[in-house]
Amino acid sequence: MTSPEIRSRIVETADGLYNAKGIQAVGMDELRAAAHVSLKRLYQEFPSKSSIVMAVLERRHRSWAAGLDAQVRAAGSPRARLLAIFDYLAHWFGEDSFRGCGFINSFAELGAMSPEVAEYARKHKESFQEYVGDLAEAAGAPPYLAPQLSILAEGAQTTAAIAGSSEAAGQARRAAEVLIDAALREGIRGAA
Amino acid sequence: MTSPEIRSRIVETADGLYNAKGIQAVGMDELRAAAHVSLKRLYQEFPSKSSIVMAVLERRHRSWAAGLDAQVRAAGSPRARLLAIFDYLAHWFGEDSFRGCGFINSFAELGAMSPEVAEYARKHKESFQEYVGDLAEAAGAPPYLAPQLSILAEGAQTTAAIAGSSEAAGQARRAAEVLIDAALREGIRGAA
DNA sequence: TTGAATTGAGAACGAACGTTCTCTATATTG
DNA sequence: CAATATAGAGAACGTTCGTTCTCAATTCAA
Repeated sequence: MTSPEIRSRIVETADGLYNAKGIQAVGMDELRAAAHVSLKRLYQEFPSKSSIVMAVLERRHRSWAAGLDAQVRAAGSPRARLLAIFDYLAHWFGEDSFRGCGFINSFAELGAMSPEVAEYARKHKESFQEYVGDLAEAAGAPPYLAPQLSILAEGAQTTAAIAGSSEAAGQARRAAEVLIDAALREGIRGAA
Repeated sequence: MTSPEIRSRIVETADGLYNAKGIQAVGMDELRAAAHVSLKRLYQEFPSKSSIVMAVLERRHRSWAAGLDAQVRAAGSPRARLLAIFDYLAHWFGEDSFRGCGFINSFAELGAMSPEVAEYARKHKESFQEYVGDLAEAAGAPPYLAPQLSILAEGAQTTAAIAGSSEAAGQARRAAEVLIDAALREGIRGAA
């Protein structure tokens, strides 16, 4: 078993445990057992728990962005691409393991004491907002639309997590339709 | 110093510390020192840390709901009342101590392992949604408007917390205007 | 095959936590 | 005033955590 394989098994296992129970609730020994590695090997691959946390955040970011992008690319029109964001959320909220956005959660848990966690959460959200911004621009919408849709998506995530239901995705999607159509009317008027 | 005074000083101090550093990052001894009580007195007033956490959540709920209601009542029209929600958020986000919604944060930190924390967060959000629902109904809007505005408000909270900026309140407010006006047009058409 | 390096299993360490206990000093009450 | 209850200060306890260490087993090189 090569080092990269071990590393990714550790990070994948940590991701699942941290998501299910919270980061602080999962000790190194529990992670060691679940990932089927020795403690020695664990510390050989990662110098500390916080470095595992950062690796988990990076994994989450890549996986989330890739999943979103796949759903968006499958949509036809620029307007449908914007709405595909909320279809992705609906799919995500329906998973049994869904327990809210991992970045919001890690920010809430560690952000106050760990500048690197806070910073990474900020960058993740910023990257999402830029992504939405690109989609909105491609749809010909004015710049104010992107933050509005981003806020809707954020709100759907926390609402679904706390309520334990996925209906927020559909509600946010219908709100997004209204906002998009209003913004496109404005955008077209402004461009004319 | 009577017991209720001591209790509320403990809860108030705990609220501040938990908000600033996270619940798990604040030990009982730190709380004892900050609240200027003896450890004996602390455990005389509260049987455990988790009972203090629940008392803090209750305090947060009351204070948040009262602050929101005051802002809403100051608004004139039903439409302005709905928008006052976002003015309240703007004011809140601007406070130095703002570090996100305490219920989202405690849910993220403890919700997975503590059913009572998860349940209390759920009830707090539910009560907010009902409050928005009452305002929306008074404005003559169809029932789908309330969840849309609630989701916007939730999203503004996490966005402002993670980005460390209060601009999400204004962005959410402008989105709310669009949603409210669209819903009122629909509502009037439906009622006619 | 023999010697050196690496591994796994888990004991051990030091710190921190929530909680309880001890002891002394101060109030309270008859 | 004397006897008793109560308070504060903080030591102590048992656990858990992140991290390191020990040591026997195994792998690999020559």
